[in-house]
Amino acid sequence: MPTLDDVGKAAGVSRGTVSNVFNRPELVRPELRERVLAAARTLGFGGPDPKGRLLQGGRYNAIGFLPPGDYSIAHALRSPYGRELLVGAALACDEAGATLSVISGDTATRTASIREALVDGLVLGHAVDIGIITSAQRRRIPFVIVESDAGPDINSVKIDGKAGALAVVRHLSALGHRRFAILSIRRTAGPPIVHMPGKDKPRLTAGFSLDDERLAGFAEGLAEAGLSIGKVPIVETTPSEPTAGAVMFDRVPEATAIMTMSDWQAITVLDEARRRGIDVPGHVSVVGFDGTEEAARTSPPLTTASHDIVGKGRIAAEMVLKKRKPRQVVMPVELVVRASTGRPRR
Amino acid sequence: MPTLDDVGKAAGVSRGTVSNVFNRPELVRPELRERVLAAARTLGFGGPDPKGRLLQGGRYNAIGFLPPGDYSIAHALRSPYGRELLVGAALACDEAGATLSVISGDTATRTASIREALVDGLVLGHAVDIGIITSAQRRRIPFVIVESDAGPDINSVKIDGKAGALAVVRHLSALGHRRFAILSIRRTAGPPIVHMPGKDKPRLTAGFSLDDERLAGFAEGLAEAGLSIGKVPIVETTPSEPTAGAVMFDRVPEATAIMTMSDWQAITVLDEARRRGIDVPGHVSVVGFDGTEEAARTSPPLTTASHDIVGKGRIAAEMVLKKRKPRQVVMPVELVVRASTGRPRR
DNA sequence: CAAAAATCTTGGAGCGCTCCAAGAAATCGT
DNA sequence: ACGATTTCTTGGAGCGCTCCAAGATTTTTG
Repeated sequence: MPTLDDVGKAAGVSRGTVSNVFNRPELVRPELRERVLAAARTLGFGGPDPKGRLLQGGRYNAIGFLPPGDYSIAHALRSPYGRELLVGAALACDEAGATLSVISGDTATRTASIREALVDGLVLGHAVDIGIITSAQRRRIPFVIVESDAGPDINSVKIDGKAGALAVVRHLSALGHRRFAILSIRRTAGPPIVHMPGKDKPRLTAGFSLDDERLAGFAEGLAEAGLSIGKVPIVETTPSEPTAGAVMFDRVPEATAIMTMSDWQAITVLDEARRRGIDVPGHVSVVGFDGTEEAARTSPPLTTASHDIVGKGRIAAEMVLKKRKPRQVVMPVELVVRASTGRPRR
Repeated sequence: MPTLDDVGKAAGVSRGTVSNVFNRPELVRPELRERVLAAARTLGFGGPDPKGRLLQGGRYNAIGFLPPGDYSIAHALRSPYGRELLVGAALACDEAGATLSVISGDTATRTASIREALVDGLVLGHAVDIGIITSAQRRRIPFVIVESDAGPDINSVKIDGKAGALAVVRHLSALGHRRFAILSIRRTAGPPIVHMPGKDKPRLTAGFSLDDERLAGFAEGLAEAGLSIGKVPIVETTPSEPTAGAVMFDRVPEATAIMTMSDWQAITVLDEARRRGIDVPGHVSVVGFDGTEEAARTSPPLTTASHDIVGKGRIAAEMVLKKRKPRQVVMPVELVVRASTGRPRR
């Protein structure tokens, strides 16, 4: 590969001038510029190698994005939520003229990538692993965590999950529901886990404020209605588990209202209901979470706790792009009532 | 930011030893290693700066991905096709332990990014602009074009679009259809363009082999049925144009079969049909292209010319990741017949 | 026409790291 | 105990580039 020096030699000028030709052409006399360009063309020099510029102290002009979830990049990209979050981050990058690097792979790979990725900052789609956060801190580049408040020293953007969940329960209990079921998120790969009240103590996945917070919101809402979350069956599945609906209907047939942690899960439930000829909301009401496009297009259209996912992704990316002092942003959640919820069957 | 030298000084060893501690720890006596690590911790040194390593001659260990289409990154990510292509590329990167950089923005930005992005190779999601290809060539890194054969010297992966389109027409004409309409792709932003036969000569978007090829396939199939593509109305819309269906039904009400260039377009048509109470396939048959997940979930499920999009993305990424001599890969298309096509109304 | 001003061009000094040959230290063999 | 080995550590060379002060050249001015 020819270098600036080679081109300079060929054109009879110095390295510095060649650099100027490519980076500040207005500084170089047109005639000379042409000569240099011609030499570059002959040598097959396609412009200054970014490597060199970089070392000189430049920025990478890129940020890394770790998709939410720990399963596989395919999951993250196909999930409506993951996709919109990425869209938001990508839009922010576009506006800033930066590149977005998708960092995926297993935890080990991600950790290594965090150490070595050629990025100026990091958007952690979700605080999956404390090791990931530690690595990010060690790297000493700005980063932001989505959907986990990790304290005042760390950038974070999240929604008010508790308020959202609370609104869901209030809506359902105002409709008259008393028999609930919760479809929660299993953070590790594997089949659905069913927690029946009494039988085994619901192992509410700890350490992930996303789940915890929403569960807390559900609990509070249930308490308002004189119910205890301890009596509510909880099924934990990965966000894309296709059998989530089946497990739900098999194990908790008595529920009149199913509350979920994501639209994708709720859509799975709707699909299974259709397959079984179960009427929604006549027989059972279903509520999603996130307010994705997809939720508006199901039949019946999904009632969901909606928030601005794209905006969240964008804010996250912007926090990293223009580094300021750490902030914790909490975004509002709004219940969007559609046709998947109604009065309970009698 | 502390450097290897700083740490070395603090630990009383040389730069080289500190480098070894981080990169080949087995070469350094455990005791010394500990001392160095301790010094690094005190100084807040988080590991060797990738910048330096890079210049030394290393690889970026990343490839760039330019999403298909020229509209916006949001479009590309939300379209089922673009998403699956990205999934394929991302999976290949995961397996190779590489990072995937999404290069988006307008043509100018993309061109600049191609020149400067910190990547070892490039996947061009679609040959939108000849300038993009030129820039990629100038950069002298391996690249591959998706859905455009740019000759024997350039890597490409595409489907056999002509065969796919041909299969679509044959299927429809075997069902008895004689009155067709085509929903083609408008490559620039803007409202749908309607080409009525006779009125204005169909401006078949030239220069984009994707469209051309499929149109050629349609033409051949129509000719087999004794029809001329010159007599078939063609509507060109951007892939995500929401009014595509409406324009189609308004302007070409007589068509009994609508052939499209993507599932996304076909789904739009299906949506509009439902809105208008038009029966599919009773009143009009609709065929998609690509065979995405979404096509299987519509009602009625979509007949579509299907191919392995994820596989295509993966192959593309692999071609760039492990550079060999240029290849041109053509992947098969298979017609998947579902319920959106039937005999024409009488 | 010479001096002052404006415009161009030059090349040294790094940027932080890895590679590697050579030197230092520790271990081994007899 | 001393030379031969083996194991560690060192620091120079250089990766390709940008920055910038200084020097060279051209243009303008009095």
